[in-house]
Amino acid sequence: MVQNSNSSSNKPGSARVRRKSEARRLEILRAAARVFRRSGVAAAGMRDIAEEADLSPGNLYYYFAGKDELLFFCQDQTVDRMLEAAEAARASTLPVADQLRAVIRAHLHYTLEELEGATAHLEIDMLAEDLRRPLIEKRDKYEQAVRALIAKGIKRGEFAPCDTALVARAILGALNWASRWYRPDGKQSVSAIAQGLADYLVRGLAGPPKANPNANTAPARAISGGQT
Amino acid sequence: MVQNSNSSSNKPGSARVRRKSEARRLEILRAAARVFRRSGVAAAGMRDIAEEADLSPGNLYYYFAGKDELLFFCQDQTVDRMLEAAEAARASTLPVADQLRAVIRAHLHYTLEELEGATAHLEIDMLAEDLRRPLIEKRDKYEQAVRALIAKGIKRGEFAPCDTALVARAILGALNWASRWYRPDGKQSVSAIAQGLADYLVRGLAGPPKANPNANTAPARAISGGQT
Amino acid sequence: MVQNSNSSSNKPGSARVRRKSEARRLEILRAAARVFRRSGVAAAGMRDIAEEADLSPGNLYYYFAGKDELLFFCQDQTVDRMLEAAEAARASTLPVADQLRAVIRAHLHYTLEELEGATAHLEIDMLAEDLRRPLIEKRDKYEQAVRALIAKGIKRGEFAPCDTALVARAILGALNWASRWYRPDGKQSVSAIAQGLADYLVRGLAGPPKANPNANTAPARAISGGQT
Amino acid sequence: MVQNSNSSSNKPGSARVRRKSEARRLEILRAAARVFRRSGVAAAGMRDIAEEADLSPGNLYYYFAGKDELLFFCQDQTVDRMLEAAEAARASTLPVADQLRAVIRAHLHYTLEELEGATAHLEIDMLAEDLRRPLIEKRDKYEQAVRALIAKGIKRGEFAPCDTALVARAILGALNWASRWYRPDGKQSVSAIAQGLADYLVRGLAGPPKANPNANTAPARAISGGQT
DNA sequence: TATGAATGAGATTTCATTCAT
DNA sequence: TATGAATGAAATCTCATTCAT
Repeated sequence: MVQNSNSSSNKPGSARVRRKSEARRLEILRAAARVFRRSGVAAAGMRDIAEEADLSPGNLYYYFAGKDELLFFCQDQTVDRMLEAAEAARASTLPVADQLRAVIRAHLHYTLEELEGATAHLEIDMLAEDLRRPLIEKRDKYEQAVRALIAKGIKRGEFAPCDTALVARAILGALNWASRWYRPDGKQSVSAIAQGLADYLVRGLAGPPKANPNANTAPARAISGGQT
Repeated sequence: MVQNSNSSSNKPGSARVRRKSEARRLEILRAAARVFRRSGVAAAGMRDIAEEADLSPGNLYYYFAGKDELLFFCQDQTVDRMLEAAEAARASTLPVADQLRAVIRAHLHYTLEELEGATAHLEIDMLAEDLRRPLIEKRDKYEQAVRALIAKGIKRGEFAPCDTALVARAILGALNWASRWYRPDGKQSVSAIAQGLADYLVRGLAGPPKANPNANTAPARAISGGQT
Repeated sequence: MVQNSNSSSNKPGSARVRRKSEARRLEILRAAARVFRRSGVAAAGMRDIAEEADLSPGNLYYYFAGKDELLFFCQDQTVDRMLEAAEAARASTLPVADQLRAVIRAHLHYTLEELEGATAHLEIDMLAEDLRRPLIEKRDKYEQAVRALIAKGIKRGEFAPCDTALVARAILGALNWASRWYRPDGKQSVSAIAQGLADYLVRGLAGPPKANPNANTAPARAISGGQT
Repeated sequence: MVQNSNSSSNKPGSARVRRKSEARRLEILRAAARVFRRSGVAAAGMRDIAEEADLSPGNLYYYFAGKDELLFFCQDQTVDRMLEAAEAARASTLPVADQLRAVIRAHLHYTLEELEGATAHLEIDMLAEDLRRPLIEKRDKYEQAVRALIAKGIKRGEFAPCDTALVARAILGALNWASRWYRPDGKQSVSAIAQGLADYLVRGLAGPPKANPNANTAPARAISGGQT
């Protein structure tokens, strides 16, 4: 009389199966991120991604709703990781310079390394409003965190006064641009690059506090049009 | 009115026509650059450019062979100007820090300002090999010039030793990224931005000459895969 | 438990299995009909049908050869029932008006009610020739039966003379269109609707026998291009 | 010195050109309507429409934004014409039976004849919300107009009491279904068909006022889910 | 029997480019 | 020189169907 065999094993998502499927999704995200990094988001075609992930173009849509969703997940994961790193830095008790160095290292790690979803981030313009908005918010939050870090360093006297908004953007630009020239088979490891950039970018903040008439240390305000 | 009134004075060869034609080409280049900057190269359509230049899509092809050529001229002009600026700096007798500041200011000026051909530059990947190669060469030459400037500063004792390749790329990244967040109707003028970025980016080079074991001051070599 | 316990009792040939399988087929047909009715044949996807029938898309193909076959069985059952109803009416001894009312009621019942296979019927165009032809034949036969009923009423003097082909199509159109506006959760029951439509549609046939010069009471001929 | 040659003749729409383009749009609408009628809206492909209109698929998009827009214009024109006919009938001083006959004739004329945009109308479900809503409103308005006509006939004693909503739907169903069986090369002209249907459908309303317990002559209310 | 995954054909749509005038 | 119109290739996406297990 066991007619209704709803014994939880014939629904499309038993535990083992869902795990396998989830693994495939991550593989695909990694592949997509590789293609995005390699060709740029706009030039990356679904065909390219499918080929990189070793499946047919149509089959991509079994796992993701479309290019938008693929790009969104890539970006979202990356920004989430960066936000975590920024928060961890903020909570630490090290000198602010070290906090900032940690954020820089994390940024490059997440941007350049072969993690699932890691994209030369923030090519967001092609996304539909629904998906773009939350990413922009997170991105702005991250930029604010970097600005706050710089402001904290100034307040503590570790850094010289400066236009925190401008400098934060300079730092983020230097970091984001790295994905344009970095080659995985190059001479320098990501760690070495991170070390070098952190040294240079932090050194520009420190030094003997010298009066700067243009300095703007006002509390950071979100500038939504900005691009990290 | 009676100038050059030969039989066929409006064939593409006559002097006046050539002059008018050349002027129209520049207008179109300016329009194209605006669209490239506004939407990104990949998202910019020939229709958009035609509309911005106030002519029909078909007519664009009378002046330019295609999108590639338009993009090429935009980029080429920009890089030429930057190379000039770099050369002028090199030839100057000012302190190296000032030379570098001048290059930075010129870079932002040519990148952000409303000049014909100025594009949020270096979206070169979509170009065919023929057109891409010379641009890459010029771009590398420019990057080398910046590295050489830094190396000169180090040799003269003005700058602390550092990995010149890495730092040059950091600087260029910070500058190029500016076209992503700069808004013509924003609060800061291009000059103010240039001033602020130059201050920060040069300050990271100077400072008390401190021994840096990782420093790499080997003579600059072109790395063709790199992207300025 | 020990019924038919031969060696291989779950091979598709055993009696019990065949019975179970047949039941499953009917469930699926009902589900398919629901989806066809709800979304229209063209918009109904195999995935939708599978979900409605609570099995996987792939498994549908164990029971049916494809969408064509599903649609064919739905339509075929419905038309068969209607033909039966038309035959039963013809064989009855009631007044022709009542015979026609019975056919109308049956038509709506089979079209709107939750019977297996009942589809907002006659979206046949997408079927392959092999399957379409027999359906068209049955459909034409049904249309002929309705025309014959009207003609009988005229011959007996119950109905006024009229163009039987045209009127039959008007009646069938009014009935078939009902599946477009009928909502199962609406105010009127199918029976009430059937009653109301039967009243109206039959009343248009009866009335004082008035001479109609355009009347066409020629023996009904099948018009194969017609759609009931 | 006539530099700014904005003499209104080089903009994409000079009078002559716009007229030519507009003519092409109408041709395409007619072609689309033919295909919609022939194959049903869902089965009609842009390829089919393009072929019928004798241009390449891509070129369709020079004239219309997509399938939705094509369908919308077809439907919209048709419903507009029908609404006009209904209004004209309402305003007339003829007997209500004649008013209704005029509406019926117009309906068939606009549905079956080779007018630009005339579609076997009201396959609206595939349209996006933006375009669907206004059509549904117009459609409901038309249905209300027919119901009002019937109610007026009842009030004046011309028609027997009946469920106006149900009867209006029966009439519209009979009319709409005609596009399924009508063949332009058939024996009967559209006028003849219209005459025959009008006769039958109106005759069912008239007759000696006979008490009908189910009668519903309440003022017509819009039933938005309904489908004319 | 049943499933998740895969596929290939085809649909709509976009767009740089060309053509006739 | 300039235009509206046309085209063909490619992009994204859908979906009935099949396959391995």
